[in-house]
Amino acid sequence: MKLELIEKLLGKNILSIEEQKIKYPSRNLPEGCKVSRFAPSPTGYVHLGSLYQVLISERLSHQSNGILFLRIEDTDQKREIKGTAELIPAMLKSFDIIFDEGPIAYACAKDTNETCLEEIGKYGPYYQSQRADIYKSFIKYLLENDLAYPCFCTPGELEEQHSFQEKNGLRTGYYGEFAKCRNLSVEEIEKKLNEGKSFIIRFKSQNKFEDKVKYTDMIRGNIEFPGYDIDVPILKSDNLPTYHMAHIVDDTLMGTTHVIRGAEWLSSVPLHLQLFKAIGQKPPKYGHIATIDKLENGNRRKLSKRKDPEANVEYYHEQGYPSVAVIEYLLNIANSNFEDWRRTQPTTEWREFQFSAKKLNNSGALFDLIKLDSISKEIIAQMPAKDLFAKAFEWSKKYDSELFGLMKKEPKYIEDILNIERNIGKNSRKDITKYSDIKNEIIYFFDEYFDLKKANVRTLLSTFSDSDLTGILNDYKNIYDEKDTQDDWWKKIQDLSEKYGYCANMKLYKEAPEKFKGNVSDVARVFRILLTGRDQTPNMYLLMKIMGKERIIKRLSLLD
RNA sequence: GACCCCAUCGUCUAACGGUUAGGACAGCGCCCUUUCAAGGCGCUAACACGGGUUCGAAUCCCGUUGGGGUCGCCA
Repeated sequence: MKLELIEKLLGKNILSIEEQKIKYPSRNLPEGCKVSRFAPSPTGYVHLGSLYQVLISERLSHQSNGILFLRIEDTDQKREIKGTAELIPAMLKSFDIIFDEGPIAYACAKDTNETCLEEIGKYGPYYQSQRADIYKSFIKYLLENDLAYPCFCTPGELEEQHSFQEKNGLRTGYYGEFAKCRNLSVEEIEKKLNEGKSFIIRFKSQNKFEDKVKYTDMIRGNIEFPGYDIDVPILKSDNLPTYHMAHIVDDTLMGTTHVIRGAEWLSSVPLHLQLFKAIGQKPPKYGHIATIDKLENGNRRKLSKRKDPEANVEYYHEQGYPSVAVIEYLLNIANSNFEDWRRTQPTTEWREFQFSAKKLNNSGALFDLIKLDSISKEIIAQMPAKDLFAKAFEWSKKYDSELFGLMKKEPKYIEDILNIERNIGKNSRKDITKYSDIKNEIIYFFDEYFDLKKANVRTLLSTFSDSDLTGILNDYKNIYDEKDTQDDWWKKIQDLSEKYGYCANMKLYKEAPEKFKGNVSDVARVFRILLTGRDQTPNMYLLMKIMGKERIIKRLSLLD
């Protein structure tokens, strides 16, 4: 096609591909460095599947000392939800996914929380809507080389053709005899243009359906498709490119070597390969990952933005999961040997794990909240109390004002509580799955929330006679000593038990329970109930040390 | 409908022609234990089906079934 006509279609002063390539020179990274990207369209929140995808890209690129960049695919202005693109980098940062390039909110200073929407990187703009001229360079090239053409078919006509094809059992799409504008003469094109008709640009496919397209996926291996003979739109009537065009142009100029994307793109591979060939560029390697599914009525389906709150990654923040728990869960789905590694390396950072694209499974995983819980519990159990406190503090600031108030008022007290049976290796307590569980674990330590009723206590401890109960309590108030070791402390409770006819030795008791009023466990329970209002608590000795004698005496005096 | 992908315990998966089909989560049981939470030990539980190929198949091939995806001026 002649330049004059091309300019009528695309406008004047369009740079050539060569000129664009001078502006965006190749990266010249050392051998083996992978360049990957996350390229979401700004249509709302970040999906768990997106996090999974970007995590894999992140590992592949950074593990190879390569580059991970963010690109916003905002070529569909109808679907775009304004303002959501800007949320993406911060949300991913909250999961410790750090981009090297792109419109990155924390660009100014990686280690602060300051936001700054400036772009970093020499391959921008990183918003596709700002790259219209760049795409035109490539479309111009295609038009020049008879690999693209304007199409004046109206949406109505296309719809009609589509239903005709369906009715007659034909493949749907703009191909072969159905590609009506494919062979328009220059005169016809000019005539329609002069009439002011709206048009799009279509790629002129060089394939035949009978052809075989072979390609090797990073994850799925060899795949063979029939030839892709449909003349797809590459430039829409709003002058923005379609995904397909934008993809091949951007990933060419931005030097992407590895594309990780959802399996829904698998069937577009023949098209993309063809487009790369048409512009004379080498395609990147593709890895098509499976979706994260959910079971509904016995069938699998993708985690859905609408129906499933857990599809939104923000959900995990709200619930109080450590973000690293979510990452490790996803890592586990991606490379199931991760958990074996984790067992041998309980405290090493997840990035140290040797990630492998080959181990990615190509069937979809069912999302398993229970497994996430288990991972999360393990991670929280490994945190020093100080760190747990700090994380929970940040969490509560945003999601639980009551807890936040307490943490602010008595940080040391709460940290001590959190430290009960912590840092004792694999035997550490594992009763906190997420930060939101903490309130329940600490609340009874605070007098303002501790509201035990006399009558309730009597009911809970109904096996004790009133005189025994008051006797035990009064005695204990006199003998409790904060300086006691755990053994001393236990000995006192045993002695007290004996004094009131409760067996101090469990074995002995089990042999002949009828000889006693009860056992030491019953007596310990008296203190547990009075001091905590609960039947189940962590280690009472440690708990009491933290409560302090004054508070203990006060609580033990409830029945006075 | 056409094309493509997928198929091992309830779940995530290991196995790369020869294993009593392994692990983790969940479940169950026992032990430990002043209550929990843990921890220790153990148990239940899977190769979708049918044909081949082979001395030998979860593994390779073909088919069936089931599930998923794609077939837009959406990405």
